[in-house]
Amino acid sequence: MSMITKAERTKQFILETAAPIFNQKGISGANIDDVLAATKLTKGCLYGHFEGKEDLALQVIEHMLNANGEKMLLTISKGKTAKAKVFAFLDFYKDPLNTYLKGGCPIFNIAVESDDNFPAIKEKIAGVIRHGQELFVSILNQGIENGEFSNKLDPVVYAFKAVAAVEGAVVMCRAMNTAKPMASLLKSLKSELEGYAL
Amino acid sequence: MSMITKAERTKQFILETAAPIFNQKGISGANIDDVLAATKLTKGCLYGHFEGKEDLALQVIEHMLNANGEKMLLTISKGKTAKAKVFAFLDFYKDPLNTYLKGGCPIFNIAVESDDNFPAIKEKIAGVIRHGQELFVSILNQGIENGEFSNKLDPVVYAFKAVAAVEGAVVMCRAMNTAKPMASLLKSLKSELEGYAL
DNA sequence: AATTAATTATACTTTTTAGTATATTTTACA
DNA sequence: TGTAAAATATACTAAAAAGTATAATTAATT
Repeated sequence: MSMITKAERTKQFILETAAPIFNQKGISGANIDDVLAATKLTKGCLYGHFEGKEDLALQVIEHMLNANGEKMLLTISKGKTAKAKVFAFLDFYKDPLNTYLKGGCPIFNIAVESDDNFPAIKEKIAGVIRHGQELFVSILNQGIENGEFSNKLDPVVYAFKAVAAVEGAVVMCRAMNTAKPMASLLKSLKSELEGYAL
Repeated sequence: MSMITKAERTKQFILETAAPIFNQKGISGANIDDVLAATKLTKGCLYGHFEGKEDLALQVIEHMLNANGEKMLLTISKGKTAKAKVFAFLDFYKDPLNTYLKGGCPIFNIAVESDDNFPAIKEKIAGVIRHGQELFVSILNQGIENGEFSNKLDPVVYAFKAVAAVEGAVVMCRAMNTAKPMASLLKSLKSELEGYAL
């Protein structure tokens, strides 16, 4: 006797199945029939769980962002030192061609599509990015406080640079179909941080 | 009596007017009616110049990429030294909220949408990125050869890092609606390069 | 200036996709 | 095992977007 109802499980299943579709095709590119084909459900069923495409898209995006955040937190939490946490984050997309969610980083994919078209989603993404930056900065600050890093390190600048570079690299690597430049970028970002080690 | 026919001018006008639409809404999101409304032309006219939406999208993208490349080259060519050229490139997107072409960097926008969906366009983008990297690397190499930079500078690594970071920053700044982090990123990337100055 | 070719405007058809209605079957679980 | 919830099948309608046909107009060439 699971506490979770069948309906809830089905809805979750739809969200999980639709996630890679929306991540790869985008909000405008994805369509209901794609989702029906992938889930092998029928319209009646899908519209029983979601009001329409807009509602589905919104909930799929929320689901992707939550899953991404959890996975990221889990990855980072495995690092014991501040440096280890940062390195764990950097390595998150070390293989940009095989992302855990097919189609690359959902944050960036959605950011690019929503910035001119879907203001509500854009706001959500902005929050996710800001929150991630705050987390990154707090990790670096802890590293400074506990003597891992020199106080010459500017956490805000490094956090932004690292995320921008890694995310940019994901897109570039995927377009060029090679993970190679990502490897040297990560090396460079790591040694840049190690330049502030005490 | 201009050497250019009316038809050619009209086609050019369509491409220029459609560019920001495709750059903002994406290939899947943009539609023919948007282009007709913006150009104030009619279907008969548009279909006289393009086979259909696919053909239009392809030519619009080609036009955007060519225009972007020319503008970039012009910007870079204004720098006399290798350092000045690199700085000029870095400053190209210093105001990510007001890009010369509405909607951000077309290379990145198209890259994100095409990587899973439009293999032909993805290939084109890959070529543009590779070509840009080669140019960047050759500028850095010249800087090393003419004694501007130490040979400890790895041109391939720096070129990739700089482009990835700037492009990633464009997306992040646009999502968060602020150009501020871009300013400190550019400062950081510039001082990183100056660390190799002789 | 007349003729022909190029271009444009109007009105239409087709296709695609979203969304609805409802009777029927299946499944969960109390 | 009975009942209510969930899912399916079938058959629609509606809306949006793409694409076509053709008449009218405009521009180029003689």
